[in-house]
Amino acid sequence: MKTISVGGTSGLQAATINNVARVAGVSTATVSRFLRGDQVRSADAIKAAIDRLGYRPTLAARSLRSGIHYAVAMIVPDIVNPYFSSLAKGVESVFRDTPYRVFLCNTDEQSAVEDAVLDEVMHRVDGIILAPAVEQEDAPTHVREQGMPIVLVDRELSDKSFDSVLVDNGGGARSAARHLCELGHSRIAIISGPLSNTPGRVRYKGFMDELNRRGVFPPGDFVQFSNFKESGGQDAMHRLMQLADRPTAVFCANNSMTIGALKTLKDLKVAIGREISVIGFDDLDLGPLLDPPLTVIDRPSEEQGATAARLLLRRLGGTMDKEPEHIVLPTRLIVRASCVPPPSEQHSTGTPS
Amino acid sequence: MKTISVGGTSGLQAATINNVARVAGVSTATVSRFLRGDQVRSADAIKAAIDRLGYRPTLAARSLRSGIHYAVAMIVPDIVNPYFSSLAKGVESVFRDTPYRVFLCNTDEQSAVEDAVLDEVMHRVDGIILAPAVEQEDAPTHVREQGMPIVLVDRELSDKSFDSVLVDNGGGARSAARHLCELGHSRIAIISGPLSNTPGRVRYKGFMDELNRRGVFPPGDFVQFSNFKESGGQDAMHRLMQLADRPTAVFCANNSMTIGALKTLKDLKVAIGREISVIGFDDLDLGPLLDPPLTVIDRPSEEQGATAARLLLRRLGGTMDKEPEHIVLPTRLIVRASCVPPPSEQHSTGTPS
DNA sequence: GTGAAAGCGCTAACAT
DNA sequence: ATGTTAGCGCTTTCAC
Repeated sequence: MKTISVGGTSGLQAATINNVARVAGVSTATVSRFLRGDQVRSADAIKAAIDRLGYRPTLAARSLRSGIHYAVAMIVPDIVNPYFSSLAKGVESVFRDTPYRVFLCNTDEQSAVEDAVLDEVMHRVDGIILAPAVEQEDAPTHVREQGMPIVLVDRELSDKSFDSVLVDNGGGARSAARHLCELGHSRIAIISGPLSNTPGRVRYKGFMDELNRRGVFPPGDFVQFSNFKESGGQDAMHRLMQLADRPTAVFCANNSMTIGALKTLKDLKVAIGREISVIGFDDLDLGPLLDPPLTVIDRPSEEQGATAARLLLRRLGGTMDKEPEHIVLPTRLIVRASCVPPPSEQHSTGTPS
Repeated sequence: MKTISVGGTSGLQAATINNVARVAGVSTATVSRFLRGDQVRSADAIKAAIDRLGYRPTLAARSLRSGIHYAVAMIVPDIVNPYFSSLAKGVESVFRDTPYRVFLCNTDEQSAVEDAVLDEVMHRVDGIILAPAVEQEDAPTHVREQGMPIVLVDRELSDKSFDSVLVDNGGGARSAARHLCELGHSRIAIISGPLSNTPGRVRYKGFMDELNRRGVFPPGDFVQFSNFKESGGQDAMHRLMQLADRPTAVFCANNSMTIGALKTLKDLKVAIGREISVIGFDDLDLGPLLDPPLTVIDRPSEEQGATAARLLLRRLGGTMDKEPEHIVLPTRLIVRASCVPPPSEQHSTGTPS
């Protein structure tokens, strides 16, 4: 009868199912059944024994037997980006009420790290929520072949067999374009993300489509492709401001680039609102505090995380054969004051108020 | 000879140490030794077998044998707060190069959640990095009694037997006070956090001490205690602005309250810089973009996380008996433009430039 | 409804 | 340097 010194009323036995069984005067099988929720005659005695020993099932033993880890991984490119930390919060909050715990994996936007993490974590989790750093198709497919449930977030892959939770990037970008046009702008520029990934591509396309639909066709100079990073936004805005004919309005396709763009504008002492209108994709927590407050397309990131978590939970519940779900959450235009009608000069193509 | 359908060149055996041993023509013990790094004659054969089977040790089995989980938990009050997400990034980056993975646990500032999480997670991790939501002493002590290594971050407890990584809150607050005094302010207010926790108490004390040392004694009205939250900062600043004799400078003791305070100022159309100087504790990522750019006390949050992770790693390496370390990282005054000399009227107590 | 016993994959004696 | 074996704590047949 092995004992262990646990801070209780007295020297207690080690908290194993065996000892619980012994104390309750039944077999381990019965305790196991009780734990699983089966009907058991000696339920009371078992309950008492569990309490007395402070018994908690040993996860490792369970895992070894069952192959279930009661853990999931959330893989994000940059946890410091408010979008991803909100996402993380949503994910975490859903799993808090389940036996699953969440590994946080930060890839620093490096797909090599992502691959390594994916490979490592595959062997110790039951499912993965993945916000891919780069959209290479191979890795996740490879992982899922092993039967690992994956929910894609933020970015999708051509392989539609994964569950995914996206936001309506196209709609958001279109409403940004619409807003600018309706204010009377026609010299409209975009600082776009890379076309190689979903948000970059879809936002670009949505924005341009809506512009074109309204008869606005930005010159090549007005279309700046960048990398979704602050420095990229900074550079792109620089290029825009060096143009002989500057745009009167700029759409920045994500939060980091928006920050960079705003920094450039500040450096160059270009007055937002008066000289140039700016609209960003993703709200900034200090957006309302900027001068002028920033008009943005907002997306429900925390809800997105929670939704992804629920989707994954469904798979973990054993529903591996169900059709993949592709959920798209709506975005929302938040009108503040950084977008105003263009300074009255040449412009007429749009729909002036 | 059980087989499993893994996407390889052919039907492969299950990736267990047993099969590796069989393929290599040795015993499992030898493989185990090889895995541990022991000198082994048949190293090459084993290596080959491992490759061929795509063998990876089953963590659950290892855990069951060894009691090691190769997991740690990072418990934070609010992952969306940039301070904590930076912290998380630092922690994660250190553990990435180790066999340990990091559970992210968000407590939403609720100590009940924290207790529950601590209790749950205790049974499945080897160590904990804890940024306590509230400084109740019981929980962690209780946990550590079980022999669980804990590293405290951001807040300390009276029980000094835990490792901890703090920043020099007192020094930071003092340098804020000094900065304000040196600019010539004497009507100085503080929006303080609760005195019930370390950062709240130490920042308050540091700030007031330095003020007093310089002959500045703010009236009671100028000392607003709040809750470290945005809404709290907002309310506190409201109270300050309702005063007949307003302060000419305000110190906000953390990032969230600073944001709230700035919102109030914006609502009330109080011109920062001209009418009132503001200095915050914690940098804001958009701080430089505000108008005027915000002067702040910055602290190295990512480094703090990394340091905590290294401390924990040391304990995990088996050094449970070593003396606890209490590391204090320096803060840094970042002078931007939100603090300027007071509007020229009554003031003389300070040390005008 | 219950118990006995096998075995998940691994490591650490213990022997050789 | 290597093999044999017991056993970590749990779940699950299989018999009763």
